[in-house]
Amino acid sequence: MITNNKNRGSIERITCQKEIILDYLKSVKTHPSAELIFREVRKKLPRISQGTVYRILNNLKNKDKVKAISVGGITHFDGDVSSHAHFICQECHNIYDIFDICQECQIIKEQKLKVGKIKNYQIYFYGYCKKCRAKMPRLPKKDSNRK
Amino acid sequence: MITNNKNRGSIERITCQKEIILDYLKSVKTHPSAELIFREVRKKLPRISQGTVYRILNNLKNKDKVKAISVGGITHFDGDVSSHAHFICQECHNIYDIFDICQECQIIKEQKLKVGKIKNYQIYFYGYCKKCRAKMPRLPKKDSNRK
DNA sequence: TTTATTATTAGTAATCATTATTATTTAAAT
DNA sequence: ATTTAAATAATAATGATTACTAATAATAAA
Repeated sequence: MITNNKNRGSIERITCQKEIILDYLKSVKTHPSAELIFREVRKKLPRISQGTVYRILNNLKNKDKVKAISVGGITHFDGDVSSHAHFICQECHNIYDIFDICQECQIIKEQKLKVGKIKNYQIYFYGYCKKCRAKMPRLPKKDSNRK
Repeated sequence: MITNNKNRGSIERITCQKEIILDYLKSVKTHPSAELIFREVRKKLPRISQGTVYRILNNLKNKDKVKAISVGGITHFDGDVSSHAHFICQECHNIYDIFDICQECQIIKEQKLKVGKIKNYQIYFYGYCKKCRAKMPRLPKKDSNRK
Protein backbone atom coordinates (compact mmCIF):
# COMPACT_ATOMS: atom_id res chain seq x y z
CA MET A 1 0.00 0.00 0.00
CA ILE A 2 1.05 3.56 -0.65
CA THR A 3 2.46 5.61 2.21
CA ASN A 4 1.81 9.31 2.65
CA ASN A 5 5.37 9.91 3.86
CA LYS A 6 6.88 12.75 1.87
CA ASN A 7 10.42 11.45 2.36
CA ARG A 8 11.63 9.29 -0.49
CA GLY A 9 13.54 6.23 0.63
CA SER A 10 14.50 5.73 4.24
CA ILE A 11 12.77 7.42 7.14
CA GLU A 12 14.94 8.89 9.85
CA ARG A 13 14.12 7.74 13.34
CA ILE A 14 14.65 9.68 16.54
CA THR A 15 16.69 7.74 19.07
CA CYS A 16 18.11 8.74 22.42
CA GLN A 17 21.61 7.80 21.21
CA LYS A 18 21.46 10.56 18.59
CA GLU A 19 20.01 13.09 20.99
CA ILE A 20 22.50 12.40 23.77
CA ILE A 21 25.49 12.63 21.40
CA LEU A 22 24.31 15.91 19.89
CA ASP A 23 23.42 17.33 23.31
CA TYR A 24 26.86 16.43 24.59
CA LEU A 25 28.55 18.16 21.65
CA LYS A 26 26.39 21.25 22.06
CA SER A 27 27.13 21.40 25.79
CA VAL A 28 30.94 21.42 25.62
CA LYS A 29 33.23 24.20 24.46
CA THR A 30 36.00 21.73 23.69
CA HIS A 31 36.47 19.69 20.53
CA PRO A 32 36.32 16.04 21.61
CA SER A 33 37.39 13.09 19.49
CA ALA A 34 35.02 10.22 18.65
CA GLU A 35 36.81 8.13 21.26
CA LEU A 36 36.26 10.73 23.99
CA ILE A 37 32.64 11.24 22.95
CA PHE A 38 32.17 7.48 23.20
CA ARG A 39 33.61 7.43 26.74
CA GLU A 40 31.49 10.40 27.84
CA VAL A 41 28.24 9.23 26.28
CA ARG A 42 28.74 5.76 27.75
CA LYS A 43 28.28 7.33 31.20
CA LYS A 44 24.65 7.93 30.27
CA LEU A 45 24.22 4.99 27.90
CA PRO A 46 26.50 2.20 29.19
CA ARG A 47 25.58 -0.17 26.36
CA ILE A 48 26.28 2.16 23.43
CA SER A 49 28.87 0.85 20.99
CA GLN A 50 31.75 2.65 19.29
CA GLY A 51 30.32 1.91 15.86
CA THR A 52 27.10 3.70 16.79
CA VAL A 53 29.02 6.77 17.93
CA TYR A 54 31.03 6.88 14.70
CA ARG A 55 27.94 6.41 12.53
CA ILE A 56 25.90 9.05 14.34
CA LEU A 57 28.80 11.52 14.23
CA ASN A 58 29.15 10.97 10.48
CA ASN A 59 25.43 11.47 9.98
CA LEU A 60 25.45 14.67 12.04
CA LYS A 61 28.42 15.89 10.01
CA ASN A 62 26.71 15.11 6.71
CA LYS A 63 23.64 17.02 7.87
CA ASP A 64 25.81 19.98 8.96
CA LYS A 65 24.71 19.60 12.58
CA VAL A 66 28.35 19.33 13.68
CA LYS A 67 31.74 20.10 12.17
CA ALA A 68 34.66 17.70 11.93
CA ILE A 69 38.20 18.90 12.68
CA SER A 70 41.13 16.71 11.68
CA VAL A 71 44.15 16.94 13.98
CA GLY A 72 47.08 14.60 13.50
CA GLY A 73 45.01 11.88 11.90
CA ILE A 74 42.29 12.00 14.56
CA THR A 75 38.90 13.51 13.87
CA HIS A 76 37.55 15.89 16.49
CA PHE A 77 34.01 17.24 16.53
CA ASP A 78 32.61 20.71 17.08
CA GLY A 79 29.00 21.31 18.07
CA ASP A 80 29.36 24.95 17.07
CA VAL A 81 28.71 25.09 13.33
CA SER A 82 29.01 28.87 13.08
CA SER A 83 31.74 30.27 10.82
CA HIS A 84 35.01 30.13 12.66
CA ALA A 85 38.57 28.89 12.32
CA HIS A 86 40.74 26.87 14.70
CA PHE A 87 44.15 27.30 16.23
CA ILE A 88 45.86 24.01 17.06
CA CYS A 89 48.70 24.06 19.57
CA GLN A 90 51.55 21.86 18.38
CA GLU A 91 52.59 21.22 21.97
CA CYS A 92 49.43 20.49 23.98
CA HIS A 93 47.25 19.76 20.89
CA ASN A 94 44.45 21.88 22.29
CA ILE A 95 42.06 23.31 19.73
CA TYR A 96 41.13 26.97 20.19
CA ASP A 97 38.26 28.72 18.44
CA ILE A 98 39.13 31.70 16.27
CA PHE A 99 36.19 33.91 15.43
CA ASP A 100 36.25 37.14 13.42
CA ILE A 101 38.25 35.91 10.48
CA CYS A 102 35.83 34.75 7.84
CA GLN A 103 34.10 38.06 7.25
CA GLU A 104 37.43 39.53 6.17
CA CYS A 105 38.14 37.26 3.26
CA GLN A 106 36.41 38.23 0.04
CA ILE A 107 36.73 34.68 -1.34
CA ILE A 108 34.96 33.18 1.65
CA LYS A 109 32.23 35.80 1.47
CA GLU A 110 31.66 35.23 -2.23
CA GLN A 111 31.90 31.42 -1.94
CA LYS A 112 33.03 31.27 -5.57
CA LEU A 113 36.23 30.01 -7.13
CA LYS A 114 37.24 29.34 -10.74
CA VAL A 115 37.43 25.65 -10.01
CA GLY A 116 34.03 25.38 -8.35
CA LYS A 117 31.58 26.75 -5.81
CA ILE A 118 32.57 26.60 -2.15
CA LYS A 119 30.13 24.49 -0.14
CA ASN A 120 32.22 24.41 2.99
CA TYR A 121 35.65 25.28 4.28
CA GLN A 122 38.10 24.60 7.09
CA ILE A 123 40.82 26.91 8.32
CA TYR A 124 43.53 25.59 10.62
CA PHE A 125 46.22 27.70 12.23
CA TYR A 126 49.18 25.94 13.80
CA GLY A 127 51.60 27.21 16.42
CA TYR A 128 52.35 27.13 20.12
CA CYS A 129 49.68 28.58 22.36
CA LYS A 130 50.58 31.16 24.97
CA LYS A 131 50.18 28.69 27.83
CA CYS A 132 52.69 26.29 26.30
CA ARG A 133 55.00 29.11 25.26
CA ALA A 134 55.18 30.25 28.88
CA LYS A 135 56.31 26.79 29.95
CA MET A 136 59.03 26.50 27.29
CA PRO A 137 62.56 27.54 28.26
CA ARG A 138 63.52 27.56 24.54
CA LEU A 139 61.72 26.88 21.34
CA PRO A 140 61.47 23.17 20.58
CA LYS A 141 63.66 21.61 17.91
CA LYS A 142 62.22 21.74 14.42
CA ASP A 143 62.51 18.09 13.47
CA SER A 144 61.22 16.29 16.50
CA ASN A 145 60.26 13.28 14.33
CA ARG A 146 56.91 13.27 16.06
CA LYS A 147 53.64 13.69 14.36
CA MET B 1 87.37 13.56 20.57
CA ILE B 2 85.65 16.84 19.78
CA THR B 3 84.04 17.23 16.39
CA ASN B 4 84.03 20.44 14.40
CA ASN B 5 80.53 19.75 13.20
CA LYS B 6 78.37 22.77 13.87
CA ASN B 7 75.24 20.67 14.09
CA ARG B 8 74.38 19.64 17.60
CA GLY B 9 73.21 16.09 17.92
CA SER B 10 72.58 13.96 14.90
CA ILE B 11 74.15 14.56 11.50
CA GLU B 12 71.88 14.39 8.51
CA ARG B 13 73.06 12.16 5.71
CA ILE B 14 72.32 12.65 2.04
CA THR B 15 70.72 9.57 0.53
CA CYS B 16 69.25 8.97 -2.90
CA GLN B 17 65.95 7.92 -1.28
CA LYS B 18 65.48 11.43 0.10
CA GLU B 19 66.50 13.10 -3.13
CA ILE B 20 64.27 10.96 -5.33
CA ILE B 21 61.22 11.49 -3.10
CA LEU B 22 61.70 15.25 -2.98
CA ASP B 23 62.42 15.43 -6.73
CA TYR B 24 59.25 13.49 -7.43
CA LEU B 25 57.16 15.82 -5.27
CA LYS B 26 58.68 18.90 -6.92
CA SER B 27 58.05 17.48 -10.38
CA VAL B 28 54.32 16.83 -10.06
CA LYS B 29 51.49 19.34 -9.94
CA THR B 30 49.22 16.87 -8.18
CA HIS B 31 49.06 16.12 -4.47
CA PRO B 32 49.95 12.44 -4.11
CA SER B 33 49.41 10.34 -0.99
CA ALA B 34 52.25 8.52 0.77
CA GLU B 35 50.99 5.30 -0.82
CA LEU B 36 51.13 6.75 -4.34
CA ILE B 37 54.54 8.29 -3.70
CA PHE B 38 55.73 4.88 -2.55
CA ARG B 39 54.45 3.23 -5.74
CA GLU B 40 55.99 5.90 -7.97
CA VAL B 41 59.36 6.05 -6.23
CA ARG B 42 59.58 2.26 -6.27
CA LYS B 43 59.83 2.45 -10.06
CA LYS B 44 63.25 4.04 -9.57
CA LEU B 45 64.14 2.33 -6.28
CA PRO B 46 62.48 -1.10 -6.32
CA ARG B 47 63.77 -2.02 -2.86
CA ILE B 48 62.52 1.08 -0.99
CA SER B 49 60.14 0.34 1.87
CA GLN B 50 56.93 2.05 2.89
CA GLY B 51 58.37 2.96 6.28
CA THR B 52 61.21 4.83 4.61
CA VAL B 53 58.78 6.81 2.48
CA TYR B 54 56.67 7.73 5.50
CA ARG B 55 59.70 8.72 7.57
CA ILE B 56 61.27 10.82 4.80
CA LEU B 57 57.96 12.56 4.10
CA ASN B 58 57.60 13.39 7.79
CA ASN B 59 61.14 14.76 7.90
CA LEU B 60 60.56 16.87 4.79
CA LYS B 61 57.35 18.18 6.33
CA ASN B 62 59.07 19.05 9.61
CA LYS B 63 61.75 20.94 7.70
CA ASP B 64 59.08 22.77 5.68
CA LYS B 65 60.33 21.27 2.41
CA VAL B 66 56.86 19.91 1.66
CA LYS B 67 53.32 20.52 2.92
CA ALA B 68 50.92 17.88 4.17
CA ILE B 69 47.26 18.02 3.16
CA SER B 70 44.77 15.86 5.03
CA VAL B 71 41.83 14.64 2.94
CA GLY B 72 39.38 12.12 4.33
CA GLY B 73 41.84 10.62 6.77
CA ILE B 74 44.60 10.26 4.15
CA THR B 75 47.63 12.54 4.11
CA HIS B 76 48.59 13.98 0.75
CA PHE B 77 51.81 15.88 0.05
CA ASP B 78 52.51 19.07 -1.82
CA GLY B 79 55.99 19.94 -3.13
CA ASP B 80 54.90 23.55 -3.53
CA VAL B 81 55.37 25.20 -0.12
CA SER B 82 54.34 28.66 -1.27
CA SER B 83 51.31 30.23 0.43
CA HIS B 84 48.20 28.79 -1.10
CA ALA B 85 44.95 27.10 -0.20
CA HIS B 86 43.29 23.98 -1.59
CA PHE B 87 39.92 23.16 -3.08
CA ILE B 88 38.90 19.54 -2.56
CA CYS B 89 36.22 18.10 -4.81
CA GLN B 90 33.77 16.00 -2.81
CA GLU B 91 33.02 13.88 -5.88
CA CYS B 92 36.36 13.08 -7.58
CA HIS B 93 38.49 13.99 -4.52
CA ASN B 94 40.90 15.94 -6.69
CA ILE B 95 42.86 18.63 -4.90
CA TYR B 96 43.10 21.96 -6.71
CA ASP B 97 45.52 24.76 -5.84
CA ILE B 98 44.01 28.11 -4.90
CA PHE B 99 46.44 31.00 -5.03
CA ASP B 100 45.65 34.65 -4.33
CA ILE B 101 43.83 34.24 -1.08
CA CYS B 102 46.34 34.60 1.69
CA GLN B 103 47.41 38.15 0.94
CA GLU B 104 43.84 39.28 1.52
CA CYS B 105 43.46 38.15 5.09
CA GLN B 106 44.86 40.52 7.66
CA ILE B 107 45.20 37.75 10.25
CA ILE B 108 47.30 35.61 7.92
CA LYS B 109 49.48 38.57 7.03
CA GLU B 110 50.05 39.51 10.66
CA GLN B 111 50.51 35.90 11.82
CA LYS B 112 49.28 36.90 15.27
CA LEU B 113 46.33 35.77 17.32
CA LYS B 114 45.34 36.29 20.95
CA VAL B 115 45.88 32.62 21.66
CA GLY B 116 49.33 32.39 20.07
CA LYS B 117 51.57 33.15 17.11
CA ILE B 118 50.74 31.47 13.81
CA LYS B 119 53.61 29.29 12.61
CA ASN B 120 51.67 27.66 9.84
CA TYR B 121 48.19 27.33 8.46
CA GLN B 122 46.02 25.22 6.19
CA ILE B 123 42.93 26.35 4.31
CA TYR B 124 40.62 23.78 2.76
CA PHE B 125 37.66 24.59 0.56
CA TYR B 126 35.15 21.85 -0.17
CA GLY B 127 32.64 21.57 -2.97
CA TYR B 128 32.06 19.99 -6.36
CA CYS B 129 34.50 20.99 -9.05
CA LYS B 130 33.23 22.20 -12.43
CA LYS B 131 34.22 18.97 -14.16
CA CYS B 132 32.14 16.89 -11.77
CA ARG B 133 29.31 19.40 -11.75
CA ALA B 134 29.04 19.06 -15.54
CA LYS B 135 28.64 15.30 -15.20
CA MET B 136 25.92 15.51 -12.53
CA PRO B 137 22.29 15.40 -13.68
CA ARG B 138 21.20 16.62 -10.23
CA LEU B 139 22.96 17.48 -7.02
CA PRO B 140 23.81 14.43 -4.95
CA LYS B 141 21.88 13.66 -1.78
CA LYS B 142 23.22 15.33 1.33
CA ASP B 143 23.54 12.32 3.60
CA SER B 144 25.12 9.72 1.37
CA ASN B 145 26.57 7.95 4.43
CA ARG B 146 29.97 7.89 2.68
CA LYS B 147 33.07 9.48 3.96
C1' DT C 1 -3.74 -1.94 21.27
C1' DT C 2 -1.51 -5.30 18.64
C1' DT C 3 1.19 -6.54 14.84
C1' DA C 4 4.30 -5.74 11.10
C1' DT C 5 8.04 -3.38 9.12
C1' DT C 6 12.51 -1.79 8.85
C1' DA C 7 15.79 1.77 10.56
C1' DT C 8 18.95 1.55 14.16
C1' DT C 9 21.82 -0.51 17.42
C1' DA C 10 25.36 -3.61 20.04
C1' DG C 11 28.88 -6.48 19.59
C1' DT C 12 32.46 -8.00 17.10
C1' DA C 13 35.57 -8.66 13.28
C1' DA C 14 38.00 -6.62 9.58
C1' DT C 15 40.41 -2.86 7.25
C1' DC C 16 43.88 0.19 6.28
C1' DA C 17 46.91 4.15 6.93
C1' DT C 18 50.56 4.92 9.74
C1' DT C 19 54.15 3.90 13.28
C1' DA C 20 57.44 0.97 15.82
C1' DT C 21 61.02 -2.42 15.83
C1' DT C 22 65.24 -4.47 14.57
C1' DA C 23 68.87 -6.34 12.00
C1' DT C 24 71.42 -4.69 8.14
C1' DT C 25 73.39 -1.33 5.16
C1' DT C 26 75.89 2.67 4.03
C1' DA C 27 77.34 7.77 4.17
C1' DA C 28 80.72 10.19 6.06
C1' DA C 29 84.15 11.10 9.70
C1' DT C 30 88.61 9.54 11.39
C1' DA D 1 90.86 1.40 5.11
C1' DT D 2 88.39 1.41 9.42
C1' DT D 3 85.03 3.03 12.38
C1' DT D 4 80.47 4.67 13.82
C1' DA D 5 76.05 5.83 13.92
C1' DA D 6 72.39 7.56 10.67
C1' DA D 7 69.41 5.59 7.44
C1' DT D 8 67.23 1.75 5.37
C1' DA D 9 64.41 -2.68 4.35
C1' DA D 10 61.49 -5.86 6.01
C1' DT D 11 58.22 -6.90 9.04
C1' DA D 12 55.16 -6.62 12.97
C1' DA D 13 52.21 -3.81 15.67
C1' DT D 14 49.04 -0.06 16.50
C1' DG D 15 44.93 2.37 16.46
C1' DA D 16 41.28 4.95 14.34
C1' DT D 17 37.62 3.89 11.56
C1' DT D 18 34.46 0.87 8.91
C1' DA D 19 31.90 -3.39 7.80
C1' DC D 20 29.01 -7.01 9.17
C1' DT D 21 25.18 -9.33 11.38
C1' DA D 22 21.85 -10.71 14.59
C1' DA D 23 18.99 -8.40 17.87
C1' DT D 24 16.37 -4.33 19.19
C1' DA D 25 13.10 -0.74 19.04
C1' DA D 26 10.75 3.33 16.66
C1' DT D 27 7.17 4.11 13.64
C1' DA D 28 3.27 2.70 10.52
C1' DA D 29 -0.54 -0.13 9.53
C1' DA D 30 -4.26 -3.08 10.96
